[in-house]
Amino acid sequence: MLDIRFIRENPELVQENAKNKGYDVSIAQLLEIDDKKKSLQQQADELREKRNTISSQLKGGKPSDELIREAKILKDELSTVEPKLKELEDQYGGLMAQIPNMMQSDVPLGGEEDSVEIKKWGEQNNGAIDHLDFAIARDWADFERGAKVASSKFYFLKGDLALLENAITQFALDFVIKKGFTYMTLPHMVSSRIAQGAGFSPRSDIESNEYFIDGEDLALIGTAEAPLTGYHADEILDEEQLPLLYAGYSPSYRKEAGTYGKFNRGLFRVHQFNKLEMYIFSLPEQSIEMHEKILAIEEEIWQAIGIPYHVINIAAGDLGAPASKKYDIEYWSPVDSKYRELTSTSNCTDFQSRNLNIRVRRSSGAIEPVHTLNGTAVSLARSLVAVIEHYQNSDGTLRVPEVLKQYLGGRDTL
RNA sequence: GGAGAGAUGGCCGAGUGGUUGAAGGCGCACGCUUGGAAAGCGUGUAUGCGGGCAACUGUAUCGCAGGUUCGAAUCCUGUUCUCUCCGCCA
Repeated sequence: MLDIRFIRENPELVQENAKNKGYDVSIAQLLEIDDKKKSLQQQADELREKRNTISSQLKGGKPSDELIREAKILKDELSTVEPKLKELEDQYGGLMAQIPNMMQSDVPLGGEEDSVEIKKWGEQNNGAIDHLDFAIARDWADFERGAKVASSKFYFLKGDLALLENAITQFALDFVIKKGFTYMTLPHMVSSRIAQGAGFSPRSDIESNEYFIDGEDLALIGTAEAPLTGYHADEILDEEQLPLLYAGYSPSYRKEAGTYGKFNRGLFRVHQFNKLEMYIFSLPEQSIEMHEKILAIEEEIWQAIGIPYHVINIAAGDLGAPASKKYDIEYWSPVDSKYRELTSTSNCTDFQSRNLNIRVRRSSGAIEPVHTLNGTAVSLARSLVAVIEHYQNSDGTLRVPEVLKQYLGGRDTL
């Protein structure tokens, strides 16, 4: 959530920002509730003050019927004010939760098609066999049996393709560890508080992309970002500790309702895929630099593997609530002759940390929310699509990217 | 899953109805001391919200939610989590 003081001081900015992100919220309504809440709070505080005064008079001395009578009247008055206050606080909280994070000034306005290419690497070659056809021909992927044991968009990877997945994972893991990230495994489910604090939609949202556990306050994670955000919830970190660099590896579970069709075939969009995620808790003044750092690492990984890509600065309408700015790396698909999403990195500034109460104690003694950032190191199913499209031979074999050979026992062809 | 114990400030840890926002310790900050440091001594040191230029001030907060009471960290109920023992088990 945003800082209410910031909203009070900049209502037009916040309204404009929400509109540009495509969120239908009324800041005027929020401020109206906020005003009512404040004045009711004032009333309650005054009643409590009187009560506390009487109470301290009663404390030492003998019981006084007069004072107790007064106190009882105050108690009655409070019992009418407090429920109203509670109701306003709930409304206030509900509205606050709907207001998206502020964007950085260099985020392009508009929707998906308005994202701006800021960098390009490698050749835009054309012509290749579809990754699914290629994999099935080698008996490397089995979606039919995936559907049999689970449902559609679940799959088995077999043999060398499964080994290739491991190789890519291990390569990326070694890479980010060298960059100073601490590897961690993590819970594959999170409580609703953590999920929503990280910015994921609640169970009540039928559009939600998440799987919820029946009868439990738990959701399967759609990304390691969720548990990693929650890792330091309700903690006050020391300034010297920051930035904290974590790399979390986990499956990601996503409903992806209604996403079928040619461009979502095979491994490109599935209900479950493994992912190595970078996550940073930083000082506020570091976060822009950290965001560039994550992007640079993502680029280095894909350059090392040898997959052509471009980087786009995601437009406002596609940012989502928590992000202040987002870069996607899209690889060039020689099958579809277009760029397709491969990784994503967001600077969530203090949006998630306010939700989950993650703060830093500055050397000055001041306490303030930290900034949080996330970014994909490798997203496995999609990485396999990119590698198959770019390293296939016409005889149905697959060349192994140079940097992955050491993770495949030195083999250069699969 | 069953039984028991617990949850207090950045950390540890007192506190069973009334100046307790909370003893004491640690840590941290500043000062004194010192050639310098350590030790020692002194002072200070929670957060949210509101008011105030500020000094400061009102209120809330002792896992969470209710309840009893003029008044709750303290009593009652529910709940979550942690620990110990038992059961089950990769």
